[in-house]
Amino acid sequence: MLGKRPNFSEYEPKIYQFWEEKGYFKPEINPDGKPFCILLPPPNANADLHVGHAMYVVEDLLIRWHRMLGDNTLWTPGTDHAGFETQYVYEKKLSSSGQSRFNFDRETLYQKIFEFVKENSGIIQKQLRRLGFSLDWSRETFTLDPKVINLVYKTFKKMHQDGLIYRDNYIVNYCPHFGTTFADLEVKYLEKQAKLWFIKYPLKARESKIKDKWITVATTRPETMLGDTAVAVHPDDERYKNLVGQTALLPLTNREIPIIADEAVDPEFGTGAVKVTPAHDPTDFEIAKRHNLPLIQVVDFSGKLSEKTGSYKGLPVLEARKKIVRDLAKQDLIEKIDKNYTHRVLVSYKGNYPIEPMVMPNWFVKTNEKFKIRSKKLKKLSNQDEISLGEMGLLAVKKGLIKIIPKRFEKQYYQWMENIKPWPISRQIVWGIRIPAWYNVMKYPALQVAFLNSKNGQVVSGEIGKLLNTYSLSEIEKGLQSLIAPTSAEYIISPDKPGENFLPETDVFDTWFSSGQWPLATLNYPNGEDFKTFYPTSVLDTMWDILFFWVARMVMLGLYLTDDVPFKTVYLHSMVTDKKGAKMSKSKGNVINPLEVVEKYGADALRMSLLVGSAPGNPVSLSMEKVKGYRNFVTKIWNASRFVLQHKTKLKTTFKNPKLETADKKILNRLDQVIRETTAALEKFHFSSAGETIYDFFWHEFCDRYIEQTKKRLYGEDERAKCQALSVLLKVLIDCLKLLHPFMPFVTEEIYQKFLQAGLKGPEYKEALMVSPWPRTR
RNA sequence: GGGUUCGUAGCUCAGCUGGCUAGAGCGUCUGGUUUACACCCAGAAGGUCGUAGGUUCAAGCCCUACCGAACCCACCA
Repeated sequence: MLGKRPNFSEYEPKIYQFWEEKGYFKPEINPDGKPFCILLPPPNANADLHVGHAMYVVEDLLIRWHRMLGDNTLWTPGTDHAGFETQYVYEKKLSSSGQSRFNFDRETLYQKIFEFVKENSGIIQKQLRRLGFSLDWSRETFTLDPKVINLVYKTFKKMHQDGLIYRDNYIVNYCPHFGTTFADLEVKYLEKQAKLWFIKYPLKARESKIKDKWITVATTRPETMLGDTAVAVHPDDERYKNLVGQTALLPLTNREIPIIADEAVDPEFGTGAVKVTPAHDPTDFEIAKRHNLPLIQVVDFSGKLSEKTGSYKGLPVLEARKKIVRDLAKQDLIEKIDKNYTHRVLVSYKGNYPIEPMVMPNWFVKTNEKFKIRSKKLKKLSNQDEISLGEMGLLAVKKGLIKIIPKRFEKQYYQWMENIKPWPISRQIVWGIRIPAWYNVMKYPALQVAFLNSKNGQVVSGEIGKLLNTYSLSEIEKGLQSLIAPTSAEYIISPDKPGENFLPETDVFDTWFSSGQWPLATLNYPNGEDFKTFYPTSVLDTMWDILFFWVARMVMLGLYLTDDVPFKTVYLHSMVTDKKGAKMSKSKGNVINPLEVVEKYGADALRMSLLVGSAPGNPVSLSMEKVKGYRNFVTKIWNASRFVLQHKTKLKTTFKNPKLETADKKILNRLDQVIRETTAALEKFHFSSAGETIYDFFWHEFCDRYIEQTKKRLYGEDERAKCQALSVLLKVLIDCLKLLHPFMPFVTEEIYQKFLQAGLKGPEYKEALMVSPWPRTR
């Protein structure tokens, strides 16, 4: 017999265990059905789940529904190594014990982070189970599993053979504090009061027509001027038209630099003339590319002035700034200083450390250059013989192979794909999949390496050719921390060391390069049974913030490798916000921990709260009041079921084909309507309205009205009438439990099991609600 | 600067290709209820759908402008 209130904290874990032991999460449960597959976006393995992860309930909803429809259904779990994010979290742990990553060689550090991440993954698993997610745990994948690494290596090799991989010097967001580069996503701007210096660059007088003695540039970073290789003005700027093509003399060095015209210059700002420092400014880097200007690195990787700066060498950036300004002032080359200038300083998103733009060798994928198409399928898609990765991704959505919900995100997707730039895929960190390239140290004695000397624990760095006089190659290789090879250096691509005199590339792949192959890796491309059965997958569900970084990459890499899209529908679920619609963040203190909610109100209530009132691409606000409301609904379901069960057990005899009263007919008709409406809404991905429809019907029609209507008969003496009412009650109740099951799997299953125990029998009743067929209309 | 979204009851939001008297939850108010459930039931109040125009037989929904809010992308020497 059921108690007055559902004891969810007792039955929820118990029910989950029951399902798992029965093997219901595996596709083998309906092997003959048509395939339906979703891959859970792998959560970062470096932290517990937050309430946003609970939004993956839309996937469980779809999966459970399709399983009940009889589909061959697969939902795979996994975790992501999350490159820099994880290394950052781990380094914070290290620093709390007075250590840093420089205390370890790569291998040791990697192992330590690996252990940390494995521990966390276990917590994540428990959390996902607690939410009731019907994931096939036997297929769990981690993005650093050997099968993923192997695939990534193969893909890299294939892309290299197709000419899609290259190395180039590229201006990156380098953080001297962390000693690594950051992606544009990983840096942010901070507003700061700064000075704007107006510096006079003397002109080299050649033509008598030109009266000006100098050209004045405005800058916030005078210390980088030693790396200037031009002065630029806007091509339409009348003030400087006669100076374009002339030569200026760089103060302090008297180096000759050209005056050029470039669209990137804003004539409104400062003097309309800008110093061009290609090695330390992204815009200038682009200008330099367009005008073929040389690069001079004046700040080194430790944040000090380099050997190319003469007497300023070795000075930290801020000190160098002071000295240079002083020296300029002595020569009367400072026109004025704007002291109240507000500008935005680039800092790392973790820790707010200043970013120093630097030019470094990096690995790239050519996303915007065409290559030859081999597959007929792709030729048909594009109507051409050559295509770029970006175009492939664009066409897949434009031609309807992939549908994005909500549709407005398709426009954003197009914009991004149409403006796609080469994709830098290398990161200077340890935590990740190492780029499988090797350099011959005998051929390139100038390779820059840093390694941990195991004898004294000190880091030694320098050119490999010189270091080899003191240390053995194996010693260096063992303690290797970083290696920088010039872009001209030849390399061999191989997972294993190709010969005796080789040192490995130390950069690792951008996380998105490996997670971009997630559908292939999890399904065991190219020969796995899962791949053959489930690729392309049915739905990819994620939040909209990683549409470009992840979804677009999966589309491109999926098409490139398999000639087919990795999924047919992209559903962009809600961002979970607080009661007032504000983003949740630790600093605001409005973060909701999903497990706390589950403890207090049950997983079913949380699930329903996230599903109802949410629309794709829109935020969903979550409050305890809302969850409480759905906890009340769980109780309502419980008590309605308790009522039906009580009367069922009291019934002494049964009658075949009882006659129906008007109320019975009415509720059965409404049930049919509700089944149709709910199903139609689910087909259209309208989860909220599906949930509301069934909620409303169950509570206000079935409970408030129909159950009351049956009381006369149930408390009367006529056994036949009792039986009649009860058969309808049972029919409506069980169908409602089925309709509700994808939303609230625990309470519905628990009740169903109680009915089975109380003697519910018949060929239509399966051993679990979870594997019962979806209700059909009469 | 380019783009997107939102503005509907006191609060949080639904309202899908325009079509019955604009809905829900929470909150408020009135009343009820001993036998499924107070985590309940019956009922009520509360809306010129941001503003102003336009299209239409018909507009919360489509178009234009404006006001207010949020977000994304780019740039800020």
